[in-house]
Amino acid sequence: MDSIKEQIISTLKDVTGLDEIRLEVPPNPEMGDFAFPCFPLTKQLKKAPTEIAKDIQKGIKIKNVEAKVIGPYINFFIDKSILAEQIIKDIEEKKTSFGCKKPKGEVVLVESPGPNTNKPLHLGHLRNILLGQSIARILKSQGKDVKSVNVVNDRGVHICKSMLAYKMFADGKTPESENKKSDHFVGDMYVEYAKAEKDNPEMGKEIQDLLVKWEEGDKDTIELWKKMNKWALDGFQETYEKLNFNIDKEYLESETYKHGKDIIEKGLKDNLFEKDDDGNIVIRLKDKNMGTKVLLRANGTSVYITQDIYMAKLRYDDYKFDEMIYVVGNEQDYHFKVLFEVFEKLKWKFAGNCKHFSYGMVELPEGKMKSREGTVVDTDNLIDEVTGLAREEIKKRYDDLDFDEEERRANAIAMSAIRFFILKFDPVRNFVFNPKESLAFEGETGPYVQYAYARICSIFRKLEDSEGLVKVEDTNLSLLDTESDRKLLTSLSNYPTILEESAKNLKPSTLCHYLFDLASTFNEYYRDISILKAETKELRNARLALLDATRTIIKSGLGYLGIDVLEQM
RNA sequence: GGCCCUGUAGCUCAGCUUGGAUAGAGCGACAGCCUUCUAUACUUUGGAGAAAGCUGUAGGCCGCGAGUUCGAAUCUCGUCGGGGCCGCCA
Repeated sequence: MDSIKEQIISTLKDVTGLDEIRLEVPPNPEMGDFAFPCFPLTKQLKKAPTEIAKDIQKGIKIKNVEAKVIGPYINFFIDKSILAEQIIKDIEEKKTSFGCKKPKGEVVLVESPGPNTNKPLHLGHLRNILLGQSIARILKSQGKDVKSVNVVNDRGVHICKSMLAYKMFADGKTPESENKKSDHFVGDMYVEYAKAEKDNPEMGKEIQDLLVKWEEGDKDTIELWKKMNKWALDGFQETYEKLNFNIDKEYLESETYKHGKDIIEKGLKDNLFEKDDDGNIVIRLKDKNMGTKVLLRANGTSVYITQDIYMAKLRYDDYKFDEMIYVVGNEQDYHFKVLFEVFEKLKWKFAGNCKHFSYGMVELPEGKMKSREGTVVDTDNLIDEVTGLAREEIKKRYDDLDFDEEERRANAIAMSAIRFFILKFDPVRNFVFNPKESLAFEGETGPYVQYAYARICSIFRKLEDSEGLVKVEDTNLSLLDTESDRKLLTSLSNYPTILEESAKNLKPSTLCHYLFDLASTFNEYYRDISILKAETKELRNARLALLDATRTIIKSGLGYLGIDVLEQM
């Protein structure tokens, strides 16, 4: 396919004398595979674009390609059998790694999701995890060596709140005694605190005292902190496992929060930073419209960005990464702009290779989620709820499935619905999570794409005389010459480009939309073309080869989104 | 006050990086299709009826106003609406 495209381009270069040719894909398949618009030539040739098109067309002769003039465009039609031949064989050979690039040894770190250990993971974290996880997979397909890192905010005021509430109200209860998932238990304490503080504002003072005790290493306080942190982290781990999320390395804030001072102080000596009137060390970025930001307090204690500066260096020492991607919500846009400016000032090697993968907030129909008030959609509950709905759907269709199989399917379908729903939005957008409307299994959803896969599998199951099947290289793929065939083939051939774009723009949503489109193209094919009842066995085999390639791509694409396929739904 | 994101069908969103041929989906509404490779299934030729399926119809000054261009949803400037950020909080 590419080689033919390149032939077209080089021929056009010769004929037009232009250095660069940009081919377009026509709006509908009847107009060919590629098109060359003649508008840009009107000025220099002083002729109407339709005239120019006719002149150029005369000079074009490419094997297996027909050039037609349609108005101001030259449209190229690639011989269908060539198209089918190239794509299907390529997919057959590479399987789900079709579209992947060779590893180049470039190391990319993806940081996600950075939880606080005072409450369970909510919908915002879920979006973070799913985005981070799928972009990591997509980048791997482009040959990057991706490592997943996490930073755990396991110290500070927020943790002390859960701790204080535990001391005051828990009365010896534990997650085990209450039969509660351990991170939820900790989260409940946090909500308890917020409730209590409303009536007793003086509790704020106690929090500060507790924080000081913690920093001084008070034995009881540290013990409680360790206990509650473990509850939180164990709970997170359980959720990560449900999401099939593996972290290569976790950095704990409690171990790093005191570092970074020396870097800032050295920067001050080197005149990269300066002192403000109060004695704080700051970076001034007025020239970049970013104002002034404190990097180290006058009393020598660190602020959040101090830790982030240190953390970056630590990670660079650990991984010597070529690129670092921070998956963090868009409320931190400013923070990261400043952070990267600091890297530049320090002239760190990786300064230009850090990206903030910024994403929008998830809101509820009633407004923003607030964990203090308990108005959050919890990740674990959401997964359970959707799995329940999926189970109902399965029960409607089958009443004789054994329990394990039913669970396996319900789980795969539920996760596909959740993942696809969250990932199909452009990451920069905020979206409103409306439970009733969001958890559908029809339309532009994960299950719709899964269903296309299952339908193809069903055809192969019904194939009784499989001995009539031949290997792809012995299949006469030139028989795939209908409009339906072409549409499906074109869609398949676009897959590598989609992966590339998805990776370049950090947009799993591009892949979602493509997969929906591919599944929909297949469903049209399924309606219009009968496969098992094809006129000849040869034709049947060719169509089967096409569908096999289609299901391979669906499986591959869903894989990057973290969605499992099912042979039967 | 400064900065960032965003405004496309009743609702939810693609498309904008790289300007081009009638602006695309999903949901919802209305009208249909098919029984095949999918669940159930009564009956007299026939009919009923089923989809994580398909088709059609209605629905758009692409927020508004200028500019650049042969050509703007796409680029530039302005303007209005929505969200966010600019703490010695993390």
